[in-house]
Amino acid sequence: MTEIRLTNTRTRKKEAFVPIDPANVRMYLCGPTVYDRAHLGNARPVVVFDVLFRLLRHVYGPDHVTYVRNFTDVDDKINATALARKEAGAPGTLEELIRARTEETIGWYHADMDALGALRPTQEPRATDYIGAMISMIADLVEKGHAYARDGHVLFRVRSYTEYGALSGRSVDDMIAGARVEVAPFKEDPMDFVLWKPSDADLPGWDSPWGRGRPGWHIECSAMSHALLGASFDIHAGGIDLQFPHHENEIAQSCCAHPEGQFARYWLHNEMLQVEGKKMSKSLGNFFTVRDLLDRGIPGEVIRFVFLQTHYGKPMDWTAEKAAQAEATLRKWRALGAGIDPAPSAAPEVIAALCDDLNTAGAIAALHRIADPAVLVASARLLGLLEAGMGDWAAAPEADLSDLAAKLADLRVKAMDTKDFAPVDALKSALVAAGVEVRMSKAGVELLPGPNFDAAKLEGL
RNA sequence: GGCGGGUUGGCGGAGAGGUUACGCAGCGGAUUGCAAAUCCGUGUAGACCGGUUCGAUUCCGGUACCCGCCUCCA
Repeated sequence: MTEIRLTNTRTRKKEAFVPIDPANVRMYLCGPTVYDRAHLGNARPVVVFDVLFRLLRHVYGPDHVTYVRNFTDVDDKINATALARKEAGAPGTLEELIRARTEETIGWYHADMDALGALRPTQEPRATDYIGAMISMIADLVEKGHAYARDGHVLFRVRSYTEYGALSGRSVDDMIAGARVEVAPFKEDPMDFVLWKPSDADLPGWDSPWGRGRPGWHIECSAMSHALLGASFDIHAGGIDLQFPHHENEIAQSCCAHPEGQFARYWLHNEMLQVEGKKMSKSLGNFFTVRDLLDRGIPGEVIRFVFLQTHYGKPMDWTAEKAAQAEATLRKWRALGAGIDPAPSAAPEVIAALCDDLNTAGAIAALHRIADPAVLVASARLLGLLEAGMGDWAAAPEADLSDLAAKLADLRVKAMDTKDFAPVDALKSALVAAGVEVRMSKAGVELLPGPNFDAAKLEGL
């Protein structure tokens, strides 16, 4: 059995990956809050852990991996959008408008992530479908003394979980010293976080033992991962910015509610995507969406390639230059592999690189060294590149240039005699300006439409 | 203030305690009427200062700078 090694944030070490049950390897990735188009930063964990999903399927078999990625469809930004639509006169109840907004956003998300070549997870639970499970879990935490109700809120009692802070390497006292926590009168301790909060008439809400309200953000991942993957599962992944407080809180909730389980055994965190050296973030306002790039003509496969050129554990700067280089490389490889059946298996160097903590940059380096196109295609596909369904963008434009080729050849033959090459060069320049690649050799003239081919510029030649 | 990550040749970016990373660009050559494409060849890299070692860019310690988390965020 191929050994996969992964950097486990929980232990801060690169460890051999040993699944609880090789017949059902289980992975959970924190998914998007569906209030708007996914920005480019949202796409990094999707692509990175898609490669992990593919690798796990390769090693354990396609039917032996369960990959869960949630949709957070309870969120104040969604509520705000729906409320704004309602106030603008949109028909339907607030709940219906919220549903419509999240349905719309999920559709966008799927389209955008599909364009990046990400496989759909095995399951994509929506938070609103698990409210009952969350309420039960919260009630259980209250029962066990790990949570308390105050004024319609339910709060997790951080001091009741001695391991709190282990994942992110901080202590409760240090964090309080940092004094960046929301102080609220109903909290026993400033670090306590919300499991349930009351909803007024303008907000979506569900009936609960604590009145009509809605869940806090962290509880959904604990409830859904437990429902779909059990009290112990293999991998929990997400962006490094979720390490604290989101994942810390998930661990606290899950381990206190299900002390019989271990929750997630391997924690994987990807570093942030940057743009011009800064993190892409909503508060900085420097973010753009995946759709923005796709609309600008940058193929999803190119975005994917750029992502995978940097190890997931390092910050990655998005630049136009990288995209251009990636596009050139992919064009070359696609031309090389056109019409070729992939080899039965990927190159061992590529598999070895991926098994070494998902070294996608190393894997791409190995791809450059593969001489056999069939092996190249098979190996690239393990990374989700050179897939059959993604390559239309790289196909040469259809054009019949045989008349022009004949004309150029004729001019050239004449020029050989007269030694006046000006007419040949004039036609050649015009062709190049129209995006045609001109190849002249002793054997003859060949014209190939290139990436920037523009048939309109050929008129009159 | 607390916690964490980073710093490699013109650019991007890996691995390995001692031998060419790789890609792109550049340069030289083959080829071409000239080019393009292709092929061949080509790099004075490892932030700084110490330490361990026969030997460190690779391990350890410190310094500087950059970045992230601690607040919605992937």
